[in-house]
Amino acid sequence: MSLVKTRFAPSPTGYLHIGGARTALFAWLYAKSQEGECLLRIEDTDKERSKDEYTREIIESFKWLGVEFDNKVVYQSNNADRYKEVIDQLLELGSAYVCNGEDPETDKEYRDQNLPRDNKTVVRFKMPEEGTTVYADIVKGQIEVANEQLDDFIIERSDGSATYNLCVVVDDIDSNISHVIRGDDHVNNTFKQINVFKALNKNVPIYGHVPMILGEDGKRLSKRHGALGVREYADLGILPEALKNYLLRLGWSLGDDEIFTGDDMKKNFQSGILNKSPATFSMDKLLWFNKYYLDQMSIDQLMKVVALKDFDGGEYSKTVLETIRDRCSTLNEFSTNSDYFFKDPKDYDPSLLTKHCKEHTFNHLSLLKEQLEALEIWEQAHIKEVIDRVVSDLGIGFGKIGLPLRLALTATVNSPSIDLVCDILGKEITSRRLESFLIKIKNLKTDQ
RNA sequence: GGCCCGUUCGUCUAGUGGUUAGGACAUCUGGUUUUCAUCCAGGCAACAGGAGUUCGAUUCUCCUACGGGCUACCA
Repeated sequence: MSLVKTRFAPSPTGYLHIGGARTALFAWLYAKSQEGECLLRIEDTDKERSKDEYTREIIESFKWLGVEFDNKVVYQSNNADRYKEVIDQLLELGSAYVCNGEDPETDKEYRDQNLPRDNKTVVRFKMPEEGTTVYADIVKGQIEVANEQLDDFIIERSDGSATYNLCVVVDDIDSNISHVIRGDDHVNNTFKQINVFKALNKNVPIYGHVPMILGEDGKRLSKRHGALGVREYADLGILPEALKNYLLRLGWSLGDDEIFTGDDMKKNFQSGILNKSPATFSMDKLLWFNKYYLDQMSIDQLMKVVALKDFDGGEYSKTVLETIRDRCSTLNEFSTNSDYFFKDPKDYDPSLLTKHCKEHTFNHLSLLKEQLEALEIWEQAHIKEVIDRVVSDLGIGFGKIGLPLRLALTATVNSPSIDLVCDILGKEITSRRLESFLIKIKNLKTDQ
């Protein structure tokens, strides 16, 4: 049985965006699910637009995602001589010809003229003029086009460099690529490439063209169209396994299943179905996956991925993590939602202050503070008792005092149970924050 | 314009020549909750349109509409 070998071939003219990442994921899974190999090939023949920093970024992004390519990274810029060799060969075979690089129709007159090559001429590939070019696409099914639709495309520029459609074929031959899994923006190139393989008398690989991803506005997702780089999702606090799972489900499915871990993917990829139509990206669903994977983690695992200096692995930080994890669906939210457990609030939102601090709030809170400070055993249940007692003694609703208390301690009105927060914070800190909050709202009152 | 490809709830999708067309996200309504979130229960919601083929089409064929791609000495 021959080895399944695929490749992902980005051009380093920008960061790796999620569309590319998904295409790569499919190419990689296709190979990995059959114990094959997948190569990374950097198509950097466009010297103007290619940048090393993008190459590094792309490699980093895959590392983060957990897509591991086999063998060494191939750089097309290293293969110029080889391309030249193949172009010469094509010329010798009579499958290509030198011409002036005008439009394809007028250039066609040079098909059999054997024009000398110089620094003004280009080389075109001789496309068959009759019949059709057909191939069976793994995802799209049989696709065919009449050869008369196909132009004699340029394979060598006037500066002597080879163009994309030639390089791809040469590299795919040289790396023994068995299956070309790529974006469906390449279907039309496929007809050109197939004919080059044939002219060279080489086996044509099997093709599979995966549909593009559309942005949330339904337009194509691209580097210039708000596509977010893989890196940016990482910065947003998305877990790599969540992004991977989401990207997989965008266009691929296996019955009603949603969750696929790395191993599940490899195991089941072949039995699933790849859709033919483009899919629209949904941040909401990505976040749902993210939350799911976050929920699966133990506290110790969470501690590692959250990776904030406050979460040092100590008992206190474990408790904090445990109490806030439900309200976090990205890594970044662990930071914003835990802030007040580590630092006294500095500023309060003025609109929250005016909303929750009314005429009697100062007195109510002062009373509560006294009662809390008198508490012997600082535990959630006892704290709750005190709050309940004050509420009923005062004959007010819980919100009248609970919300200001929450604001005082956390500077927000969304937090875990306030008695729990008091418990975790400890008596001293609770009392301290209450004290400075009281001063603040006292002044607030005199200002008015 | 030419060529290629596509079209099931708002979104990702399952599925079949005869189904109450299934699931997930979002949304809505309840429940839990001292707030927010989580969680639980339930609801709304789709076969693009038109012709055929057929006893019967969401499913097969054709046309139209719409969407996407390609049409470079970019990749």
